[in-house]
Amino acid sequence: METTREILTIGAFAKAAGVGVETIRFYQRKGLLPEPDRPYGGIRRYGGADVARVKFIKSAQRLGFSLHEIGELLKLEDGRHCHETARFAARRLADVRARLADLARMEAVLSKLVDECKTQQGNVFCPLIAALHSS
Amino acid sequence: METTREILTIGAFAKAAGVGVETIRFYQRKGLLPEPDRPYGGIRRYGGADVARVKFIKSAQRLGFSLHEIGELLKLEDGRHCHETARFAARRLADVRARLADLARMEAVLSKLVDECKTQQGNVFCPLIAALHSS
DNA sequence: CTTACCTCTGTAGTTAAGTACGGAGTCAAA
DNA sequence: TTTGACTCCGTACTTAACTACAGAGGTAAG
Repeated sequence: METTREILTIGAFAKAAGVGVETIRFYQRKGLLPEPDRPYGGIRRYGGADVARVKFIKSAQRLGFSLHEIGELLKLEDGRHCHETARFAARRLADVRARLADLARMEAVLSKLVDECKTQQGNVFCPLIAALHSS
Repeated sequence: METTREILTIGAFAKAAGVGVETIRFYQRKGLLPEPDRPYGGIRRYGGADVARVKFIKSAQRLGFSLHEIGELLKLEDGRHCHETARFAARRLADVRARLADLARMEAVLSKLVDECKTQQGNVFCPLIAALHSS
């Protein structure tokens, strides 16, 4: 993970991170991204670390963390709060596991039913809804 | 799944389904619940089938379906669209599997790191953030 | 029959996570 | 030096899924 110097304008930064310009500003307002200094003139520059940070936010989001939670995580980022970070992560781990179980159940139900439906062509009764009802 | 007759007022219904009264009304407006007839006077009554329906909505929601998608599913509920329902479910199954993979990765990362953090008490470096960055 | 609590409709407010826009200023190329 | 694209800031709009509330009417216990 090499640290490119601050060379990107907000537009290029947003593109590199795979989000819109407005999303960057939104994250800045929310304190998820630091407001960078601007080297005279008014236009801010961003670097590789910023891109990584946004990508981190996005992957954490895909994993079900809210922006608020991601903010908590990022606040601990200086590396000086390992214990605290770990406790936070442990709490989230429980969530993740619960959700994992739910999804696994869902997976089973869906795949079984897609199958049954396929093989029951013409049958008036569709087992999908019934099965979901009992989940 | 026994079909209790329509005896519940909206308050009792909501409580039985584990949601608020306003949520029931909201679902009715959204077409997720049928607006029940009212036996003269104006006060509607609900039964066990309604409770089941709301519980179904809630569990589908926990599994990541949006209310809109749940609506689609419920529209097919008459059992006459098995093929269609199955195709819909198959599409969702792909989603579910992707999310499952994400979560599994997250589970691995988190549990490993919670562990590492625990055993590295006092170390200045916290591996959690670093690892999340590379996920 | 009164009182307290419920239900009715309809409208409005809330939170999360953006997304859009107006009216500036800035910068780099022609 | 002018043009066109980009950036700045602030405010306002959007969508999903509720949640709250006002003001009216129904219902059941005492």
